[in-house]
This record gives sequence, C-alpha cells and structure tokens, in this order.
Amino acid sequence: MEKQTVTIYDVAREAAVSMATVSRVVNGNPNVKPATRKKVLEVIDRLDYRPNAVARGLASKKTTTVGVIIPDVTNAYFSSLARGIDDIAMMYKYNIILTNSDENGGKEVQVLNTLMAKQVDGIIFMGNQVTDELREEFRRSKAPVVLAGSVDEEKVQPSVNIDYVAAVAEAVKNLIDHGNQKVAFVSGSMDQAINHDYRLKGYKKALKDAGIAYDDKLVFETDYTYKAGQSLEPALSAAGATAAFVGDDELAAGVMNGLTDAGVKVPEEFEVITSNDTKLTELVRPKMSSITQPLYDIGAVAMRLLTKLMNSEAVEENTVILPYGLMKRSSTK
Amino acid sequence: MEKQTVTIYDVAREAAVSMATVSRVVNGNPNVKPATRKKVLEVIDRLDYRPNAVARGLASKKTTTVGVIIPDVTNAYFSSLARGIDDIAMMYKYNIILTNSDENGGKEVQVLNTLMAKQVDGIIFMGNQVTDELREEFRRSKAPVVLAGSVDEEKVQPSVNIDYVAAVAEAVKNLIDHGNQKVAFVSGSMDQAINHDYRLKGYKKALKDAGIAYDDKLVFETDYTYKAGQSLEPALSAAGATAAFVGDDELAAGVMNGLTDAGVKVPEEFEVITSNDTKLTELVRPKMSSITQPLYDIGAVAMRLLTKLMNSEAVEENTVILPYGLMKRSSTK
DNA sequence: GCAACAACTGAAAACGCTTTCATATCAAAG
DNA sequence: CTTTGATATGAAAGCGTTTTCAGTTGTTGC
Repeated sequence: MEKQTVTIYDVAREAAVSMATVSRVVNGNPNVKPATRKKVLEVIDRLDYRPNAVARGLASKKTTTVGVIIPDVTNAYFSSLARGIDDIAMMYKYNIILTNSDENGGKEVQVLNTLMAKQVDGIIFMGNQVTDELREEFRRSKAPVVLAGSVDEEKVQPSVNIDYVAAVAEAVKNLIDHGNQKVAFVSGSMDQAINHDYRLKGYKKALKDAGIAYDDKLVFETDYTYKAGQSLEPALSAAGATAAFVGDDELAAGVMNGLTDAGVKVPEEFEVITSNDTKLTELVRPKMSSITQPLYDIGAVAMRLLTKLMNSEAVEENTVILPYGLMKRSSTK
Repeated sequence: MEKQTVTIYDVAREAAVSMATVSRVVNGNPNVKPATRKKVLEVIDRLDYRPNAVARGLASKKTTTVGVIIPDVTNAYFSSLARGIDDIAMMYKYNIILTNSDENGGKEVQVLNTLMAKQVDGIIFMGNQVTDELREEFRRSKAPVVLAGSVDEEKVQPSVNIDYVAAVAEAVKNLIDHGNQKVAFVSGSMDQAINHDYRLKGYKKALKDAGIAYDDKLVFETDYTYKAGQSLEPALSAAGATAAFVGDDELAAGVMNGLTDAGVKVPEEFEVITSNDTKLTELVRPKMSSITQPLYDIGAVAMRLLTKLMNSEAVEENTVILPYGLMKRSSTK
C-alpha cells in the first residue's frame, strides 16, 4: 500500500476538463467559468490534490524559494536578520533555504553554487567579507543577490545596512565627551570591510573631530566571541584605555565581564559601548549601551527588496540605509 | 543577451554521447569507460554545465532538501539545534528549508503542507506541542518526520531528546539538598507536553523523594521571555520561594535579574537553576547553573536519524535519549 | 439571423533530468 | 574463431506542471 500521489491529470480526468483548466483554477487564473471552477475545486478537494512544487518549478522556472547565506544561525545579530527575512518571505509566499557559511570563503562559494543549482529565485547574503570570487559568483548568478547587514567595498550589489561610519563616530564621540581620551576600538578581523572600511573610519573621524591623535595601540583585532572579549582585559588596561567601542555584542559582553571580573568598575572606571543592540545587551549587568540597529527590519527590507528584484520591478534605490540610534544603558556614564 | 542555460543535452551533443551517459558521469555511476568519462568531464567544464536540481528532483523524486520547522530562529535553544541539523545535513548533501512557526498550530500545519508540496525528502520538527492535527499531517506525510528537542505524548514519531523527567528531578533535588523547602517551578505554558508531562513530573518526583508536599502555589506558568521572568519577582517572593527551577534560559535570566534588581541576592537568598545551558548562562552575572543538554548534538543526531529514515535504512531505536548533565555555576550555592 | 468579439477550454509541447531496457562492444574462455 | 558474460552505451519514456496557440462557445448589436 504505497502512498499514491494524485496528479493534475487525475483531477482533470475526474472533473472532465483538461489539465490546462485545472492548472488555471489552481493558479487563480480568472479565465475560467465559475461553474467549471467550482467543479474542479470540488474534485481537488475530494481527491485531496496537492500540486507538486517541483514539477511546477521545472515548468515555470520559478521555485518560490530564496537562498539565505548566514555566517551562523546561532549568532544573535544574524539570526535576528534571518527572522525578518523569513517573515517577509513567508508574506510573499517564498520559502527560505538557510545555510551556515562560517564566513568561510570556500564554503560560501560552494553553498552559493548549490543554491543556484536548486534554482532559487533570489539570494540573500550575510557575511562580513565579499571576496572577489564571491563577487564573481554573484555576477554570474541569474538570481538577484542582496546583501543584508553586510557591506561590499565595490558597492555594486543591492544591500541593506545602516550608516556604520556615522553610527560609530557618534558612539565614540559620546565616549570622548564623557572625558575619555583613550578610547579603544575592539573589533573582529580588519580584513572585513565593515571593520576597516566603515567602523574604523567612524572611529577615526570621531577622534579627529575631537582633536585626538589616532593611536593604533588602541585598536584591538580579535574574534567575535565571548571568550575573546573576556581575555582582553589585561591588554586593554595596559594600553591605558578607559573606554571601548566594541563591534559585536557577544564580544562586548566578554569585554565587560572580563573587566568586571578583574575588578575594573563599569562604567565608573571604564565605559563600553557595543554595536548590535541584540537582546543580549539587556541581559548582562550592567546593561550595555549600544548603537541601535533595526535588526529585524534590515532583514525584512532586504527580503522586500529582493522580491522586487525577482519580480523585475523598478527599484528606486539599490543601496538602502536604515536609521540607527544610540541607546544609552548602564555601561556608559 | 539573456543568460543561456546549458543543459545535459548540450553536453551530450558536444561530447558526442547520449544524455544517459552524461547523467551517469554526473552522478558518479561507475559504468562509464574512463576515456568517455574524461571526455564528458572536459565538455562539462568547458561549457560550465551545472545540473538543474529541480529537473533532477522531478525525475528522481528526490530533492535532497529537508524541511525544518523551528519556533523561532532567534531563540538560542532552538538555533543551537538548528546549527547541528544544518551541519549534518550539509555533510550528507542535504539542504535545509527553514521556517519559523512561532509555535502557532495553524502556521505549523500550513508550513508543513508547503514543505510537503516542495517534496522535501524529510522533515525535522521542533516545537513544544504536537497537536492532533499536526500528528495527522505527520502521518499522511510520505516524508519521514523526526522531532528534535521536542516531545510528543503519543510517542509515535521518531525523536531525539534528553530524559527531561530525570534531569529536572536531579536539578530540583539539588536545590532541595541545599536546604530549600520551597522551590518554585517556573515554565512556559502547561499545555505543552514537555512542561506538564515531563518537567513537572520530574519536579514532583524530587519533591516526593524529599518528602515535601506539592504545592501548586509554587508553580508559575508564564511566557518564555526575558520580560516575563523579570516581572516575576514579587510573585516569587510572595509565595515564599527561596529557589526556582526555570524551564528556559532567557526566562531564567529575567527571573534572576528581576530578583537582583529587587535586592534579592542570588544565590545567597535565592537560588535558580535553568534548563538549556545556552551561551546565555555564561553571560549573565551570576552565571547560571543549568541542566546541560547537548544542544548541537540533539540537532545533529536528529538529522542523522532522518538521513537513515530517508534512506529506508534499518534503525535500531526511533526514540533516542541523549545524556544530560548538571552544570553548577554561580546561581546556586 | 449573422457578424464580430469576448470569454473559455483543450491539445500538446516544453521544462531538464533519471532510469529502464535493449543493444553494442569487448575480453576471456573454449 | 565462436561463445559468453560482463561492461558500456543509447533511445526513449517518463516525472507533474505550465503555457502557447488554436479552437469552441456564448453575447451583443444590427
């Protein structure tokens, strides 16, 4: 007793119409006489017919699924974007093929290829680095690609972000205004455009505006992990820093807890401000001040933009910049 | 200049062989003469041929993609499982269609249906409640379904979990052993099997073993959110509880911070132990003691089990129980 | 009662691959 | 040489839809 699949052909036969007509009613094509539609619908219901999306995809060349490349679902920043992406996708009847890339270039390219092989209608890429190879793959892709919460120096791919330079500058200015002369800049790899080309630029700008000389001893390049942050305390103190801008929340939590554990009082003796405003900022004590980003919206807007691209609709602006903010909590004075 | 897709037919023509042969080399079928294989491979390379997975899926009735239903990617517990799932899936050449259900029964059923329409080869379901309707859908599905980190009272679906009853009992016993006579039980909805049928059972068992009477005034049913936990303090104090077992880490963090903010010292005056051992437990201060679960492995094992099921391999045990532990950190004495 | 046009409907050709079945080739054995 | 069993290969039938194009039916206006 194998499970029997009922096809459009069965429905056509039972309803005494052609497959074309069944297809029309299934797809809501208006050119069907109401009586016919009703008859077909009844048969569909009776036979419990479910259209086969794969066959549909082959025939129509549309799969109503989009690929999403994410560094790690486990990361609060990216998973928040992913949530926004999925909600909007669902709203537009798309499904998401989600794959973790670990920001590993090779894996990214490979994943991209399997997504394209699966004929996804579009792709959303999240990741801190767009290599030449990746860029080349994007170009050859017939499916539109949009970057979410991720920048590319070449600025050719559609993308959704905030103004990192301004945001970081403002955050650092805030720290400086509190009297900190030595503000540390803590981030992930400087190979990543978002760090070297945006955040660092904002940092330098704030310094310059305040007439403070840039000192690369205050720049700390590390991993985006809690542990990495936690073990940064000695170095931070040694450099004489009294405040820090940190490029990732988990990392920031580590920095802060490391400081606290070493007996350094936050924010009295050391202020820290972080970047992503994930839930985490509220969980730690003191609560962390942060640049605020509309995380969910970045994902949502990216997906919405992608729907337009997939639909070949006119798009006013390929590069959308969402507003950021600064949320002062208790890790700053 | 439309992008031209090169098909298996093009390759066959260029290589002067049949489509069948090309298909064979693409699929690694050994019945191809080395010389022929080489020739075909060269053409594939020259034309940059990429097999169309949709067509392949239609012809072979296998899509090498599995559906994953998750309450919310943003939730650390579930996203950890998801990571395990994806890694193993990738290892076995499967892709993941990920959809958020918000534990909403209607949405779950709908999502399940679109997954089935997309002809996924298998499904992994995460969610705290398996309704009759859902169970019915699972049954009619021709794709195998396995539950990950989720229980079903009927115990018919293959699943991967830990022994919640024993784990909770042990955790609560620990609290009782520290002298706490009034241990609160804080969890999400009691409609969820994992709460009423497992955790609560473990809680009662520990109580009984210690000769303490069960008091439903100490059972707090709430949402799995940080905020919900935070606002629980007055009630907890009013009930005279001096310790709590909490069913979710984020909720627990809320409970703990709420307590601390109200001036209650953790763990001196109130101990709390949580359930999922996500990263979060290490980020908050004091660090939270927790039942430890092999989160990643639950996902990984579930996916591995699914691959066997999809492959119709014999499976020794459909219900796998992974080991748990108890990690004492600083929220307990 | 008929032309003209709109509204419906059906036949059949794709879509790009896998797979079965038959045929062809080839080396070893007799 | 022929036979024989493997080993290689190709022809063609699906897989379950969508979509084009032609044809049929039904209305409306004169």
